[in-house]
Amino acid sequence: MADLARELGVSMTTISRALSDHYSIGPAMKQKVLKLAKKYNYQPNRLASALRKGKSQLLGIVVPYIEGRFFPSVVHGIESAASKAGYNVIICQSNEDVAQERRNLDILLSAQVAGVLVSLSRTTRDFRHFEKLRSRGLPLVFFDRIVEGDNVNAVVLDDQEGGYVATRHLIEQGCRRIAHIAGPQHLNIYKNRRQGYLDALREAGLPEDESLIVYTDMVQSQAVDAMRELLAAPNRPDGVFAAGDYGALGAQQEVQRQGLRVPQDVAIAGFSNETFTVVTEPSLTTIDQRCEEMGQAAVRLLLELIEADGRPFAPRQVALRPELLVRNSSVRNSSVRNSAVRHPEQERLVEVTAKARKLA
Amino acid sequence: MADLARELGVSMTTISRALSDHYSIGPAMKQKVLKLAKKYNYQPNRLASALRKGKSQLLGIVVPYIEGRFFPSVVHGIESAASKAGYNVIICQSNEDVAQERRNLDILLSAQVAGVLVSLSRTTRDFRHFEKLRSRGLPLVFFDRIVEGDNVNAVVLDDQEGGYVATRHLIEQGCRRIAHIAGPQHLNIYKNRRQGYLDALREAGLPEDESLIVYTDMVQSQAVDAMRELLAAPNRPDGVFAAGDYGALGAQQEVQRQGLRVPQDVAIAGFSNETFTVVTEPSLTTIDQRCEEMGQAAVRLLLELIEADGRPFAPRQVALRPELLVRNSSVRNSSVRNSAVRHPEQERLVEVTAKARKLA
DNA sequence: TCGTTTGGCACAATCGATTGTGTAAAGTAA
DNA sequence: TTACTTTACACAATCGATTGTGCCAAACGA
Repeated sequence: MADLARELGVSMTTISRALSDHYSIGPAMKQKVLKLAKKYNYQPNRLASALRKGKSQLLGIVVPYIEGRFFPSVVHGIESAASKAGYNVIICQSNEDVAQERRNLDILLSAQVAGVLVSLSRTTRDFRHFEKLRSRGLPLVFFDRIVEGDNVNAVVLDDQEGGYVATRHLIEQGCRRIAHIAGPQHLNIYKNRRQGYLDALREAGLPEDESLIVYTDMVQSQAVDAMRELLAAPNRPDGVFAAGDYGALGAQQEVQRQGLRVPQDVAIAGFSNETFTVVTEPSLTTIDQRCEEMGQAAVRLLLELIEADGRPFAPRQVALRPELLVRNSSVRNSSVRNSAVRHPEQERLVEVTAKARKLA
Repeated sequence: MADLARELGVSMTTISRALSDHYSIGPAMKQKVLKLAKKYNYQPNRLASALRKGKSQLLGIVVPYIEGRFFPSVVHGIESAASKAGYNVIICQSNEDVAQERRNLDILLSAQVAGVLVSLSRTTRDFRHFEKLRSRGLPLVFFDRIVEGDNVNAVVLDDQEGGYVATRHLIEQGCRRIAHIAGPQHLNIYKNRRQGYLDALREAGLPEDESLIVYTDMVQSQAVDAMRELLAAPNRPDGVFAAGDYGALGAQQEVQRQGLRVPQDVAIAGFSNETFTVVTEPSLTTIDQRCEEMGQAAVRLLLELIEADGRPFAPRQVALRPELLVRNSSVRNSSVRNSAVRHPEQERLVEVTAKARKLA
């Protein structure tokens, strides 16, 4: 900047204001400055700018890890949305460790980020370290693994809706005895998916039969066992909603091993849209978790908070509507089949209602 | 810092030097400062520090995208290694677009990162934008998708070795007619995997038969077609090395559809260790790409460059040794089977030789 | 022509930490 | 006691950009 100022015989003030389009600089001077800046390929020093202004163009992300299908996709969504808004992201992994999570927050604080996006580590039971952010007025948004309560800003998937939609789909395909391969019920996501399943049964007037629900850790092998158990029962199910794709996969493999056909004898739906669900034979019907949209929604919320700049802001919880991906493992009447077409109305966010708040 | 200085009745100089363990500060004073800093929960402002010192504790990453199996894992490795060394990472996606890649570099420059890790976008043919980094003395390391030449620092997987190891494994399992489902040969990775395949054949004294090589875009459907073609030939193969797991998957499905057994009739090996390779029936033998190690190796190299601090540094290319994961799709004699046990010697980096340099 | 407005720009302080240089006090040797 | 070294700390400049305030001159109205 000093060079530019010297060359044009003006002060650095003028340069700075010309570049930031300040009203007190004449258009002629602005042109000259801009041209010279381009010529010299001037790169503003963001550090200096952020130091002086007290706000950087950086957002902090704290995730348990960057692996698997879910978090990378969310991060992808976050980075895209942030970058569009002129922000960059600095990523931290907590490795499912509260202590590391705390350290990450400190680091982000000292990096003077403009806001923080957090998905909680599995071991986080105490949330005091987030108060530090709050006390410094640093905007904070949780996603997926969130702090419960309605005084936080958060974005989650509406798992209950997901369980409901998947189950209703099976019902529409003619299933009347629908089993549920459930996950650990101390985890909200699995509890909610199960509730959605029950909702759909009730709505259709089908009986809620606990013998049709098998609880697993949602790994393939346990699902195989669960399915074997279900098929051994006198009145075997004609449909299965698994609360996770690994569950659905195990179920499908066992069904086929016993010589039954999917979906004709047993229709199957999973949850999560794991990569492998498109390569199985038949491909698995599943629920997409809108990972990217979750990231984008979280960034939108965070940017609102940043723009509010400390002014009172009513905390908001957003629940994303999951998307049913109908594939071959569940389609009996070959009528409707949307492979991956997204309905426009599913793109919008669902503002939290009493039901969605329960999720949080 | 000013608060601490006031409370202790010393200058900020003393505070700063006490915190950074400067020799000219007495141990007594250091203790006092440290204690007070802890008490007030003092967080240094990294921006100010970086501004003054001219170097931040940030590393920049530019990847085509953060999705799929590969890049997230590499990023995972990068973040872990960087964080251990006291650095944080700021992530940018080029979306396979050179213009975006250029913009990302500019942003990282203006963020005053200490170094940059890059995996090229697919559309990058012109590498002048990297010269800008060089001219500013900013350390730069490429990984996976790298700039060719021996005047760059880069970390890659030894794809040729991977092709060789996979093929040799099939030979050891008794295969004598081994087909190759190849990928687009204008991409180095596929070219090298094919070369490794040929190397293994030659070493074993098996004929190189072009009719056993089918070129595809490495998608499942084309692999199915390729396999059908191979099986229709008068002298069908008894083993298949696919240059990608989607190819292996398609091949396996077609083999099974024709009533043949995997691995007894046709043994199969893939490449990439995609998530689904463990859930297929049988599970797929494949080559792991050492994603995490690649990230770690890249960071190590970058840190060396940073520490060299402008002093002459001989550019180095590192080739990681791929790891063969033997699974059920290829094991005929049930003798050896290492599911995922890593041999210690595979952990080390292989410094580039003439062969590996060809890769780059 | 005089007074007033306003457009266009410079001065200088500031953000928070770092560092070369200066200096007083304490310690050491002769 | 004198001369010299070492220890321990303060002063003040600095990194690069931003911004409140102040000033000059041209333009304007009467």
